[in-house]
Amino acid sequence: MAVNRVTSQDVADRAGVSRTTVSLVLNNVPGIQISDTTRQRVLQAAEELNYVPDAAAQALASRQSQVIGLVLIRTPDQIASDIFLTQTLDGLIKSVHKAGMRLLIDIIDPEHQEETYLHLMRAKRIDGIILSGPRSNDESLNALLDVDFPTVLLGQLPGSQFYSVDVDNRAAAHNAATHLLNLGHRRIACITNAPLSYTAANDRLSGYRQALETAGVPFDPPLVRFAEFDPESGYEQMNNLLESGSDFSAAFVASDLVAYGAIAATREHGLRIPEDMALVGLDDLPFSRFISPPLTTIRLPAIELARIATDLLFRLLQGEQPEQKQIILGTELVVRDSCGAKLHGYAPHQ
Amino acid sequence: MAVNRVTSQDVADRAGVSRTTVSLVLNNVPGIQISDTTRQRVLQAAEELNYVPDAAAQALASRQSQVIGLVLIRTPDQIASDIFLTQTLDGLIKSVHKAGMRLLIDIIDPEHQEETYLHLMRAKRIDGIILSGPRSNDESLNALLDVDFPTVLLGQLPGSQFYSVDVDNRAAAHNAATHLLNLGHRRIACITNAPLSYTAANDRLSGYRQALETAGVPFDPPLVRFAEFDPESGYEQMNNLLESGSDFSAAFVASDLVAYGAIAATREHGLRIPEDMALVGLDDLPFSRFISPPLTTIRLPAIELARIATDLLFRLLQGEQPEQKQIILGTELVVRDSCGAKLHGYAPHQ
DNA sequence: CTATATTACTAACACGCGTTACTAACGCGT
DNA sequence: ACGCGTTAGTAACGCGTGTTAGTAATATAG
Repeated sequence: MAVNRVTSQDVADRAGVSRTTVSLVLNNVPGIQISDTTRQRVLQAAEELNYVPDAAAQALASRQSQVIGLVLIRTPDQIASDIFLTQTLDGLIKSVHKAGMRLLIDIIDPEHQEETYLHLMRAKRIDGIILSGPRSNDESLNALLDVDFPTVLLGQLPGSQFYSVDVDNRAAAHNAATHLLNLGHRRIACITNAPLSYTAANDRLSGYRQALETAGVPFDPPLVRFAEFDPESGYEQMNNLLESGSDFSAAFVASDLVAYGAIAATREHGLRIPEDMALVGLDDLPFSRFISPPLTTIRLPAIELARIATDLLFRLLQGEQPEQKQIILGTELVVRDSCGAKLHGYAPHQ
Repeated sequence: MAVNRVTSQDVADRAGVSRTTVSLVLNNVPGIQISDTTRQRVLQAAEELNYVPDAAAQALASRQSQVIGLVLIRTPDQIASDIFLTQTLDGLIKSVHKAGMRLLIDIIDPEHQEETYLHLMRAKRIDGIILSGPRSNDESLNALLDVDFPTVLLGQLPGSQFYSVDVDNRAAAHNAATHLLNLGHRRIACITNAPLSYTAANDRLSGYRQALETAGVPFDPPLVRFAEFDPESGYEQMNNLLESGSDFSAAFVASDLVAYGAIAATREHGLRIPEDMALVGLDDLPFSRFISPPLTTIRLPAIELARIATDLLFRLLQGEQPEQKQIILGTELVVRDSCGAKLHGYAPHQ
């Protein structure tokens, strides 16, 4: 029973109607009158034949692919340990399913072929796009704006006309650093989550600086190091920091993943966490509460972020034009053991 | 310059040839003679107009969507912390890109709507499918076999006719348990990675049993607990185990992620790792070497797995019929600190 | 110089569906 | 009987491409 091409014509034949009628019934075209009996006959015929419309033909005729694209702009190394991605995917797929659409995923290396997503658009393979990790120096982005292609950024592009959804990175970092300041620390190092060309990294660093400033603590550039997404880089940068001879009693690490590496490095230097070195991360990855010591961090609403982005995109697809272009979600401090707050009897929660 | 539908007709007009010629040139149809000058003319026209073929029209005409589907059969809870997924994705997308194709991703809940992937197939939205986490009680799978749809399983389905790529779970677990046995442990608990309805979980448990048997150590059912993919469940099961009063000095945890939770629970019971409790995981996730203590585990070639699966699928798509239907990849013990080997001066490596 | 093969292309159909414009039948009031 | 609105349905075109069968021009063979 292999090659069993069931077309709408087959359904029409079986129901004794025209192909047009089949299309009208199955698509539930509004404002069209079809008698209930034939309607039922068509539905039953389709059911019996196990009819599934050809996606390509539908797309060609209707000019809608019913697919949205998730484009991740990452270097290959980042992707393998990007748990944030799985959370995004989780939220995304649920929303996409709810809308009866599909998700095409693509990962592109920022160094090469920056325009693959333009291809997806031009080939009309996707109806809309969710772009994660947009870079400000990516000129292909303008092409999206030019043709008014439904686009939602996951992340920010300051000053651009794109719709975007992001967390308040600055506030999150500010929160983390302030927490350490409140615990009495004055020499607080900072390890970024990524190079500063990433706006998120930049914002987090600036939130950290701002917190110091507010507290009247001088910003000391040698206490800042730049990691690159993964634990390895965190491990290196913390080693680097500890061996630099700088004096500091705490560190804000702008990514949980990077913090894992930093913790390992700190341990290897014979320092106890939090007694000798207080640490605060940022992300609240699913395992951050299980590592040792449980990591104090800032929780990002990852899944919600994806949900909101998708829902926003769907509104764009339906022709709406939401006036709020940039949506910024709040974050939340999660106090665990790595910051030492519990030792001081401060915020003895969770 | 918004709606700029560039069709092959436009290219043909500009190059002064027929649409057919354009198609022949652009698709590099073999065995067809086109003079070099017109060929260049067509290519240049296409370039100048920035022509990108309509994917839907191509798919309709050629009966190939140039898209392969990655279908993950998971419960929603699993997905958010599934780092293995990101590694899979990494390997997958690279291979897919190399073949000039795209990847459609879908996550389906094993409880509901098991047949969404059949929809993808019937709608001809995808040319082939990579199915991760196949369940033996999924009857929809037969439909794939019936129509001979290009399919590769990521995981195993014993006794089925599917092409599949998997790691040798039994051997991996055997290896892990044997390592603990060699270190002198005789009372070794086991926390599975998942319920036994998952063949991988079943295989791992049986590898563990087999290792005990080989060593002449009796299998003690009360020492076995069943986790469910995430650290939370590992935390619970280890607590459960420790509070059961059972006597054991080591545990094989059949998933690194689950092991993270188990470590936390062990710590909270005031036990030192590895001195009071030796632990070995399985997966070698990217951060397992950074947690504390660095986790001794079994490395699975995740990215390679995905690569091989994709390459196998491409061979199927090209009509080949590789005779080896089941590919099993080997694993490797990675000795770190959690097992205590280094304390004993055993395998003082890495 | 004619018959045939080769080269370089094109006309026309097919893919399966959405959709517009149109028709046939019917009811209803006058 | 006629006109008119409404209901129920259909014929036919278009979406943009791949591909087969065919043609005109040129080269080759006899």
